[in-house]
Amino acid sequence: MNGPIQLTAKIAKGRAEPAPDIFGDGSLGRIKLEALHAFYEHGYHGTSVRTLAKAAGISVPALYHHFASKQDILFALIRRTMEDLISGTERALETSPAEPPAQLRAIVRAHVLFHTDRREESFIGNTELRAFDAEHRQAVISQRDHQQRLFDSVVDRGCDQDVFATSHPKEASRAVVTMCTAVATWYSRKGPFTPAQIASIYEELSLSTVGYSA
Amino acid sequence: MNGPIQLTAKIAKGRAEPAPDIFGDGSLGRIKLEALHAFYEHGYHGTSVRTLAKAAGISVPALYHHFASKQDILFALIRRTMEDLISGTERALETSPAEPPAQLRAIVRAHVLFHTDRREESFIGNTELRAFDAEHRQAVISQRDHQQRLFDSVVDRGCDQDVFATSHPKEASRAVVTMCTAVATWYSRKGPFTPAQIASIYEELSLSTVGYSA
Amino acid sequence: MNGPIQLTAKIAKGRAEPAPDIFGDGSLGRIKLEALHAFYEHGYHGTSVRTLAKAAGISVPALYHHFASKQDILFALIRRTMEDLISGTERALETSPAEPPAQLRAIVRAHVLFHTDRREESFIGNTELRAFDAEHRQAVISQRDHQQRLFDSVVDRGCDQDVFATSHPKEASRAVVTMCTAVATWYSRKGPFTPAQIASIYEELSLSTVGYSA
Amino acid sequence: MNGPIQLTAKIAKGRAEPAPDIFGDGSLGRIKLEALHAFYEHGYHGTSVRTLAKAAGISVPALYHHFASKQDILFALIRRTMEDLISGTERALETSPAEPPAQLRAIVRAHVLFHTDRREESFIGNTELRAFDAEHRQAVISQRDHQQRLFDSVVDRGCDQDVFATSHPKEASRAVVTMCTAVATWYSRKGPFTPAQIASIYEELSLSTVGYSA
DNA sequence: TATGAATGAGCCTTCATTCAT
DNA sequence: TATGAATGAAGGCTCATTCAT
Repeated sequence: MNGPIQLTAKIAKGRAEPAPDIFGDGSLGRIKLEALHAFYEHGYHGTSVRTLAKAAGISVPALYHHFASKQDILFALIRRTMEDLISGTERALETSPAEPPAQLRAIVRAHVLFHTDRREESFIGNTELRAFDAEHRQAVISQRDHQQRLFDSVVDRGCDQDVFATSHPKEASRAVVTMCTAVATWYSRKGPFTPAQIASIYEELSLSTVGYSA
Repeated sequence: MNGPIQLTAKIAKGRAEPAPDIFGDGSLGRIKLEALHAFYEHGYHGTSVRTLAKAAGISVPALYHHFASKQDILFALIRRTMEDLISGTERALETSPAEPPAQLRAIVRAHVLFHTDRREESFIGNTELRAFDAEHRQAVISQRDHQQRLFDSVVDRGCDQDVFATSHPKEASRAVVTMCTAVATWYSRKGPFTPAQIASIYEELSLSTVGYSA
Repeated sequence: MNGPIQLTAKIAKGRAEPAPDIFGDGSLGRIKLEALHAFYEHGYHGTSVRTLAKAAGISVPALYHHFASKQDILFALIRRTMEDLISGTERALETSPAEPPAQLRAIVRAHVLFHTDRREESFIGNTELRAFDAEHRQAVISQRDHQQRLFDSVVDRGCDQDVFATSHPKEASRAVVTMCTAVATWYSRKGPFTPAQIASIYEELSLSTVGYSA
Repeated sequence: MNGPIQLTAKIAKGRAEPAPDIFGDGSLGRIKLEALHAFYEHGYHGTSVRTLAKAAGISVPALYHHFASKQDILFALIRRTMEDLISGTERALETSPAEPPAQLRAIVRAHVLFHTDRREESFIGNTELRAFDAEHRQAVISQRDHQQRLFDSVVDRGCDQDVFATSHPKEASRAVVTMCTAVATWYSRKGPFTPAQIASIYEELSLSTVGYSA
């Protein structure tokens, strides 16, 4: 439904984003990594391109060699975040038992762990959408909707099968996603819970929210 | 515990904000109202003082006559929002039956209605905290914590009385607050639900989340 | 020769400067006094009218009630300073023996004591002339020339009478005035010399400079 | 004692001032040259960065590419002026006979010629110190003290050798420096004396001031 | 008389972006 | 490939001054 988003070219006026992934682990490149921290800390408009370049240890023109614009960096960052979130959720669905409660547990767990693991990205993805022009904003919203639908279909199936008792499946599903997403706003590595513990708690809370009685 | 926050003077260097409330309903003055829209639309750093002044129909120096700084406007806005949220929640507690389920329904309802009614303020309050210096940020966080504690105490009492079954009262309480707060991010006047309907739905969802079985 | 300078009206567009001398001792009014300190500390352009008003304990419009403009304050200040300097020098001439050495001692003493006593005014008078328009600048320069001529005539008479041996009376006279004026730039109440001691030293130095041998 | 002053880096945050010296004579670059004229004419606070940039024929950001701040321009200007004054004075000492009268003549001559040649710089150096923060002000004052000590030591030696008769060597030395410095405030290319003539006159005046009888 | 409120112009500085080298 | 240098536009804020009350 939401095929690969390919808007970069629109902004980039021809130059792709070839910044090699300098980490072996498949994570963000240096520029995006520093942009992530800076955007999280000071916001998109509160971060200057100079600051970004300095943080990444390169010159400003060098930065523009990798990204066509400041907005392009943000977009690459958020798009990738959403891609990872979605693919993680889909993988959770594929690798868990087919019963709705198990499936809900799986995607809640994935969702929560993603938001403790990558809380900065999550925060940016939810607050800096307005920095985009209409087209890019829509692209991200589509990804977000896609993620929501993954939850919706699980809750819907649970209701169809009468294992979830809520009378408002759509709203319950949204409530579940938002409460899990909000974990990113308060989670701290300092505790009192580990990500795994939080994930377990939210599995229970989510099942309660959709009206599942063990 | 959280006495009236009085930081304005700190920033304002003596000048209060005496702009007469031009609305009969006791709501925001013109400057804060326009600032609200602009901050919501483009973010704090994405909004210039010139833009703000123009939107409010005054000159830039006139704006500085009422507020000591751009940050001061944001602070006045958010502080007031939090004050209203808290006082609304407290009023809900006072005017509802003492049983935890009724109390939870009441504050969820108040919380949700506040966030449909004042979604822009809510959004700003959750995303622009980083624009503050440490002192002002802390002041807002204190208010937010206060609001959270109002929920916590209801949920705690419900658990003590064994009407709420959740094994994680603190987390359930937070989940309830965040799911209700998130309403501000998706609610639309265009439907499909009215604020009152949404409030009713969230009463149910919240009771489910804390493990209450009718 | 230099009659009373009456330029105020030019700037003042009709309003005179009626600020009553609130000190019994004939010194500066509050506004000019604070302006003196501020101009000395931060310069004319480095001092704002707001700052001035606040320092004087009045509102900005009240300040404009007493002075037609910021420049007017500076002018009133400097004009008066020069008037006092000149009248003090003239009084010194009148009350001292007619012989050139005694007369030179007298005016050097008066000049030095003035510049230790009123060092701030002196400094401003020598550095903020450029803040004036041509007319006011010329008015002050005329006063300064007048003061210089008082010295010139004493030195000239001393040379005519062969008690001063310098072959460059004009330059010697100027050197005397400037070295005495410069006292204002380094004199400190903390010592090591009292104003009276400095005056005595400069009497000797001045006599040396014009080639007087006891 | 006064090692090379190296404060620029403090202000400049890393950017040196590499603007090539566009004059063959090793003098000021374009920006500092125009700043010199403007500061002399209207004062530091009376000169805007825009004015400076326009006078130098560049854009405002280009100006900030060479100097970290407006204050930095002033500092670079004054520091260099003092360096040249000091080195000129030291060269005069080295290339003149060792006898105090000859040495005093040499440094007075150098000092006077410097102040006729570079009267604008001299004036600024004496009037705009208050535009600096404490650190930079102290740096300039140290240079000024150094220059004063060069004169002091000559006068002191003259007194020790009984060729200078003044009973106040320190004050005489200061008087000499200030009268020579003041030349910058009245010297005019239009005459009546050439710089060389003035220098000769001040050699005589200075020797008189310290009590030297040919 | 005195002042709260206002303003056009301007302040110093930084923005995102480009280009010659 | 990489960067020193540049720029038009804009940033937040303050200026000297005025006026209605």
